[in-house]
Amino acid sequence: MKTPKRAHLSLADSPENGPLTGPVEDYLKAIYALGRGSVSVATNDIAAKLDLAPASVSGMVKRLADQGLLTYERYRGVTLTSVGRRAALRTLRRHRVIEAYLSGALNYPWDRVHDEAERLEHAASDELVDRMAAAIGEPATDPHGAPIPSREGHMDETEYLSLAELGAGYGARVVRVSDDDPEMLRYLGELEIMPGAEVVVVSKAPYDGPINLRVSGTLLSIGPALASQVMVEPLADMDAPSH
Amino acid sequence: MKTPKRAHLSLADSPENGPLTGPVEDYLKAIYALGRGSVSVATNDIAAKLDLAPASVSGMVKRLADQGLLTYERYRGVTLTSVGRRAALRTLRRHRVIEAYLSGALNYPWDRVHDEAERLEHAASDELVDRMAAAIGEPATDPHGAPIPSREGHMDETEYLSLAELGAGYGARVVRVSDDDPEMLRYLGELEIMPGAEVVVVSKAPYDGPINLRVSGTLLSIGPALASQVMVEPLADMDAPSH
DNA sequence: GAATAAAGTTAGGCTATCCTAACTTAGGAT
DNA sequence: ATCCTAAGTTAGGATAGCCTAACTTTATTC
Repeated sequence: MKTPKRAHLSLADSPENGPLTGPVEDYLKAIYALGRGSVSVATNDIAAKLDLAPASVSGMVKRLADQGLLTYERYRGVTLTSVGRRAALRTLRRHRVIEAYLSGALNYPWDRVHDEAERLEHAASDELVDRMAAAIGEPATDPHGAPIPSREGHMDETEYLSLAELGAGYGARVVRVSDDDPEMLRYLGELEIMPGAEVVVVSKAPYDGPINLRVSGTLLSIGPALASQVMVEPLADMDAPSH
Repeated sequence: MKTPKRAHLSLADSPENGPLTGPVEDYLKAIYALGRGSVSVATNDIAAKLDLAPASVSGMVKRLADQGLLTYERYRGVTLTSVGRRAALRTLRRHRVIEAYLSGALNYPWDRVHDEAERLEHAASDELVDRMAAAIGEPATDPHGAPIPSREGHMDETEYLSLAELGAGYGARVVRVSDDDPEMLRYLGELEIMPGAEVVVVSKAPYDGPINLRVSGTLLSIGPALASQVMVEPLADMDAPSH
């Protein structure tokens, strides 16, 4: 009589205690984003991320702890349990699949998929999300380059360098850009700085000055604040400093 | 200085007072469905339709009246205002476009589109709904044959005969079936009784007995309860009684 | 036209989520 | 070690929806 072990447990069967509400999913998603899943997260940071009063967060995390979604120690922050992490990844998967679908199947511009997905992620069934993913060929990332968790709850957590950290003279491929500022996305789009693009850092002005880039043949210059929102993968030397 | 009159006012610009909540949209939709838009509707009927306690409805309709979405006279029922009607039609459009899209673009079986749409209709933006409609060629009806309100708020309100009312010997084309019972839809699907199908009433047993039909060559028999859920358009005599 | 059943309402409560204002704790600087 | 600030908490309150139980109105029936 061995304890039955599930071979594959899908993200879909997380909610033992009924489905989670929209706000709860938002909290878990925010906590996951802030703590990369296992680090302890400050309640004030959650409040800032969700644009709520800190007091509201104190109240909510208590309830989430009671539901077993996270552990909470007063004045010490919050950590997701494995149940909470699964729920967060499930929401993340929905969000990113929806973004990818809107972009890939319905021609949504990449600066508008985020807000739409933000609402749909709480309403779409697992079946719908799976059908969407299948319809666009099970993409590995969303339109901003963020990895889509698998149905089983795995997600590539590779950390990348930001464009701001890349040394002058180095070439890199853009893998991901931050997705929550439509204005910025539109600007990056104009500059053709998007996942897959190759960039070369031509030079960097000191004291947080502008960074000069070459993107698909064009020279342009961006500030370090923007550059830090662009994650890149350095290219094997092909364009490394020449002396 | 003439008062500016909007030539086309789209369903999209109804919510003057911010977007409506999910429950509010559900109430308006239910009231519209029960009152065909202008007739007075009993609060208990709303309660039954939404599966709520009658007392809850009394409370809610008061708030909806305050918001100008309907008029309410105690003990006398409720009537949508034009603002309320527009909001209801907007939700109806969303619901039916989503159903049509799920069926047409994502291969959803017709017995499962309703529940999914029921949740998505509150979360989808107008832009999304319009893109979905465009993607499947601006269909006039949802998968169950229900007419889709136009972006401007017009909807075909033709009333049809039900299959139960059709006399023996008459032929008809199915235009629409009731959409909220998945079980029933699956059964109707098996029988190939779906919008577009041609049926002939071969005979009807008296005292609410079974109705014998010919559908695409096959003979079958259904009860009057089921037949009353199938709306048809009689065909020009081609199969009328022969004597 | 009075009795009653059916329909509908009010009263009082509950939960989830949010807020502001006032208080407490933790942790670094003196 | 003490003090202060930033971080975080509790207290108290609001709103939207929902419920049950008890009451009132309308409409029907004799």
